[in-house]
Amino acid sequence: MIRVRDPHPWPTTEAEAVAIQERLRPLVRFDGEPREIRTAAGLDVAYRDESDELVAAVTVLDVATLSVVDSAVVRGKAEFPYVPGLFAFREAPSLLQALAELSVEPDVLVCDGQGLAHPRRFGLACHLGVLTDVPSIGVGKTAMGHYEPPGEERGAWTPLRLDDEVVGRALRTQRGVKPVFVSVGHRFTLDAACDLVLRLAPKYRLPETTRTADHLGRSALR
DNA sequence: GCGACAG
DNA sequence: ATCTTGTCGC
Repeated sequence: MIRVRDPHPWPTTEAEAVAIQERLRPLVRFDGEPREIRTAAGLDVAYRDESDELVAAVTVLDVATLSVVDSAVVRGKAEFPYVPGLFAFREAPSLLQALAELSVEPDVLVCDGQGLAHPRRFGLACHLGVLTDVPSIGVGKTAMGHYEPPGEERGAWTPLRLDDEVVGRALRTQRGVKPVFVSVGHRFTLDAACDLVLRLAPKYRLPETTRTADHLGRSALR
């Protein structure tokens, strides 16, 4: 099962949160996962009203069949206000609880947000990856950085740049739809991350991992 | 000073 | 994130 390796005290101020990110950032590992990726977890959080009550949902999919083999739902509250760049401090506590409830340990965490494509190179995917030591990637719906539009065909991509540095890719998962923004979280390569996202998104813009987690969270909110 | 800013 | 009708496409 998944264990949280380095439970740090949760910050109260933005300055504390930034300090935690800078302390944990060196722990990110960039080597790829040598094992075959058979299962992938989707993580998502649904909110009631503008914020406050939330539901963290995790689904584990068999990558070959895209069927859900495990899931967990945790009701909680936002532990931090929404601040771009400090997103993990809002959602990570409930997501970590949900991950701890899984009976199947996934081979990778597919996070709804960024990994290295982050002002301090430590987005939600990096944070969850380092805390659990489970390989992770970030798949965002909005870019943090600049990119040229990739070709229209499925699988086309362009580099995503932030501060004159390549931090991820804009990846077209379906023709005629806006690309998704893929970045590495922990113990995963960018090439493998994009391959995985394309396998997880055969029909829709977003990977099935995030879609199933999103559906699960929304239904639990009612 | 003004705009931008993961979910 | 969430509030929301109709509409286009498979």
